[in-house]
Amino acid sequence: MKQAKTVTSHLQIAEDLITKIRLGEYQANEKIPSEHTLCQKYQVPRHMVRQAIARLTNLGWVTPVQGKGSYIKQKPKPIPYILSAETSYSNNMQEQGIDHTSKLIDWEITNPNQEEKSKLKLGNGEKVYRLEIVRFARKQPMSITTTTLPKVEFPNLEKHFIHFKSLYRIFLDHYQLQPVRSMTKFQAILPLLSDAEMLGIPENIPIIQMESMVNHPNGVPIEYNISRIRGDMHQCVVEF
Amino acid sequence: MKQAKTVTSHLQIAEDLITKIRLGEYQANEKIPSEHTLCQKYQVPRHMVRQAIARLTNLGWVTPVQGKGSYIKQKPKPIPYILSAETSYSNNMQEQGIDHTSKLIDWEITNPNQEEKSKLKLGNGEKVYRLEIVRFARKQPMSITTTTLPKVEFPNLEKHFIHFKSLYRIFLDHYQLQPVRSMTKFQAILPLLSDAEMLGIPENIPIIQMESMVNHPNGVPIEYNISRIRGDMHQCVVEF
DNA sequence: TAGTGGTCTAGACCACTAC
DNA sequence: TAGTGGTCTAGACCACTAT
Repeated sequence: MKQAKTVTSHLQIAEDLITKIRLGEYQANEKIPSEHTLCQKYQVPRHMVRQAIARLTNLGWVTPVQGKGSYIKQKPKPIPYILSAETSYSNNMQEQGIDHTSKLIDWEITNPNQEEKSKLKLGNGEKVYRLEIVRFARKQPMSITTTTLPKVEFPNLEKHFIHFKSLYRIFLDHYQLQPVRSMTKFQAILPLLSDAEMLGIPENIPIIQMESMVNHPNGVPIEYNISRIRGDMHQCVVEF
Repeated sequence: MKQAKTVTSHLQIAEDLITKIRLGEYQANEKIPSEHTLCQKYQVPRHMVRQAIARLTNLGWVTPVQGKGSYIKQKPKPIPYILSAETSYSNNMQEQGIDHTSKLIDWEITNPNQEEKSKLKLGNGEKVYRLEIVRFARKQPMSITTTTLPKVEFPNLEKHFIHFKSLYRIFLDHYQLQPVRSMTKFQAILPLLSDAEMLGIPENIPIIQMESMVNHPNGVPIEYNISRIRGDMHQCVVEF
C-alpha cells in the first residue's frame, strides 16, 4: 500500500511562510525562523528550505543576511510624484515637505547619440552636456537620471556645478529659464545591475523608467532625460 | 602549496552566460546549452549550473521548459499607450491598428469598499457594479482591470454583457456617455500570483498598476478602476 | 564558541518532450 | 528510448554575526 506522502515541497513551504507573514504571524522587520529550525519544523532537508526562502527573497518578502537570519521586509509607503508640465522632482518633494537632495555624480560634454540628436532637434556637430544625477528623498537614493542638454543653450553650465543643488535651480538662477515638460513616456522594467547597486536595491525590485522632453516656454526643446526611479517607492500621479 | 582554484562559482557561470546572450553567441528564441552540457563545459556539478540558470531566469534572460531546454527570451517591443483625458485602452489600440479584444471574466453587484465609496462619492447603501476585464492585444493577455461603477448611473448594465466588446462601447451605445479620465496614478510592482497566471507571465516581470478616475463630462465620477498592465509590453505616454 | 546563512559535492528519481 | 529540466536527499565546509 502506498503511503500518503506529505506533500511538503519547497513551493508549499514558501506558500506557508508567505501566509504567515501576510497574517502577521511573522512580523515585518523581524526574522523568520532559521533555516535549521524550519528544517525541523517541516521535516525536510535544508536544501528544500533554502529553495523556499529563495522564492520568498525573489518575491520580495524577505532579505537573508549572512550570519543573522532572513529579515521580513517592510512594505514601503510610496511617495506621490505628481507629473505635470510645470513640476520637477525637487519641486514635487518640496511641496510635500519631504527632505530631499540631488547629487551630480558625473557629467561630460560630448556628441549626442542619434536619439538625443533627433529629440533635441540638434544641428550637425552640435555638442551636448550629458549629466548623471542621483536624487535622494528621506536620505535614500530614489532615482538616477541621465539628462542631456544642448551645449549652445547653456553657456558655461559647468561653472554652476560646484554647489549643485538642483538642475532646475540652475535653470532659474542662471538662465532665467522656467522649463516646461512636454512629454513623458514610462515603462516598468527590472533595473540594470549598476542602477540597482546605485539605488541600493535588490535586482528584483521593479523600477519605472521615465523618458521626458522638456521645452523652453517658447517651445524649443532644451532637455531630454531618462530617469530610473524606484517603482516601489513612488506613486506617480497624472491629472487631466 | 595551495592550488589556484578555478573560481567558477554559480555567479560567474551566470555572468558568463549573460555575456554570451548579450553578445549574441546564444541567440534569442534559441536555447542555451543543456544543463548537462554546461556541467561538462564548466566542470561543475549540476547543482551549480542550475543555480546559475535560476539566476538567469530570475533576471529575465531565459525561460526553462521541462523536457526541452532553457529558451532565451526575446526582448519584447512595447506597445505605446497614450494616456489622456479622452482615450481608453481599446481606443488606443484601435488608433494604432493593433488587433485587440476585451473579455469580461467576472462581474457582481455588491457593496463598495471604503476606497470605492469615497472615490465615487457614493451615498450610504448605494450599490456598485464591479467588473473584472482582461484585455488582449495581438491575441496576448495584456492587462487585467477591476472596474467599479455606481449602480444608479448604469441601470440594467448586465443586459449589455452578453456580447461584451468594450466597456466604453457600452457607455457610448447604451448610455450616450462620453467618459472623461480625470486622474491616473501608477506604480511599478511585481504581480500577484493570480494576475501573473492570468497574464501568462512569470512572477518576476514587473507590471504597472494604474488607478484611474473617470468622470461624466459634467464632472460626476462614474468609474473607478485599477488596472494591472504588463510593464514589459507597454510604453505609456503622457503629453502635456 | 555557537548559530546563522552561503557555497558546493555526488548522487537518486521523476515528469515531460522528441523521435 | 534518450534527452531535457524539476525535485529531492544527505551530507561537507566556509563566512559572517553575536556573545
